[in-house]
Amino acid sequence: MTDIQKAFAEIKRGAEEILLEDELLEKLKTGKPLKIKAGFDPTAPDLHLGHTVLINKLRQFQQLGHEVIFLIGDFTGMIGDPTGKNVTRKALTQDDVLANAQTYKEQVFKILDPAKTRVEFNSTWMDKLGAAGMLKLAARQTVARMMERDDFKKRFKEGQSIAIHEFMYPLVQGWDSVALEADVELGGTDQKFNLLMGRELQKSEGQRPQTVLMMPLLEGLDGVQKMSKSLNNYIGITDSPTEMFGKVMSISDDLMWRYYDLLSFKALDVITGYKTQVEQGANPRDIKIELAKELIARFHDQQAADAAHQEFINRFQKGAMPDDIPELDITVENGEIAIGNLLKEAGLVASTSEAMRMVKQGAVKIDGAKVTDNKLSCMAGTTAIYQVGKRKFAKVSLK
RNA sequence: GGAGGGGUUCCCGAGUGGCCAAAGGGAUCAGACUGUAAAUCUGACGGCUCAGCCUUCGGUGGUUCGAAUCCACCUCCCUCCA
Repeated sequence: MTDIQKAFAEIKRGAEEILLEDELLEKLKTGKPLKIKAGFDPTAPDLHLGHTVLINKLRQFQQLGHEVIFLIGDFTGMIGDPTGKNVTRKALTQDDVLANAQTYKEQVFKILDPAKTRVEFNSTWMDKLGAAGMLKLAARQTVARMMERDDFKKRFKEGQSIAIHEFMYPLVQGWDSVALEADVELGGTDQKFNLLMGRELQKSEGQRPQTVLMMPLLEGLDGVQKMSKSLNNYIGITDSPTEMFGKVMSISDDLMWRYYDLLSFKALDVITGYKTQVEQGANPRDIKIELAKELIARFHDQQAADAAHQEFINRFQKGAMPDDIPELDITVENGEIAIGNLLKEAGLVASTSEAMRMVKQGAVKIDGAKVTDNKLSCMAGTTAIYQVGKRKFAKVSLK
């Protein structure tokens, strides 16, 4: 394999679709650094691993010596990408946009090399375009073409409103490619329409159309739905090491391979090696631990990764108590308190009913001893470690 | 503005007068098992002073021995027409 072919294979890794593949190969063969564009709405500054799939791909290009342009869509952010979720999104203020953009950068530079990343704001050229320019831009496309976009089509069919300015979103995103003379644009599969718009506009400006590279949307912890904050199936890149470790360990063995493909920086042949090992009887758990540690090292550091691993061994393989048990005092009246109320007060269960169930299921322990009597009373003046299930602990002093 | 359809326990979704704290699925939690917080199996899954009691099916008020189920009004959502 030549270097270019090798680079091409890495670029294709995990990619859902490349339009057009041959074209990209041609561009790579010129040996010149390509301009790689990826745009980000400055609306959601808390990134999770799903967002990093795309950023990881940018990193790859960066390492191959190409010029990565991290485009912050501060202008488009004021429109809001018309996903149809909230029929018409509320526009962000300039201040919001800038504050979010800043947070964005801080998080993204845990993956990208800041020195090699060109950060642009699309308001730079959009502000100069002016009303006449906007009209000219709008004249480039027809309503019929716009209605080919899935969510517009769907919303129209379902009788939901579509504001006129929402049509501008794809046009502006495409115009960004013209302004930047992008060679490649990365985006999620849900961005296909917008990405192709860039090609069309570039063509009409006499530029060589950008290659479009679409990355899949990462499945969340459940392995089915896409990772998102609202579904609470995400791993945030600001999650604590312990949390990250636990969440990674909780994904299914199947999903693990998907995460390796899209999230790991390990080379393809290393991952293939892992698969072979598992087929030959290795415990997939150990491979999963590797992934957890790699991710923690990336977003925290190696030491944190090792510590999280160690805690995992202690807690789940040796059954030891965690060392960060929350301590609290509970004031009791009449000198004693029923176990159900105690667990509820301590925040270990949501209700006394749940406490009763937990006791019946043998999930409650006091100082490691299983509780069997759901009417147990605990005396004031005592201190003990109460445990519900394997993960919830509290050291409670009764006053 | 007119016509029709619908709001059920975290989510989806059964249920058209008693056998309904309400099917089924999902999510979640627990137990077992496994050198995984994986997979699998089992169970739980409104609240409480918990082997008993209390409160739920958009809201209010009725009918009835008895209502998620029937009636009236209100409210919110959707579809079609203008």
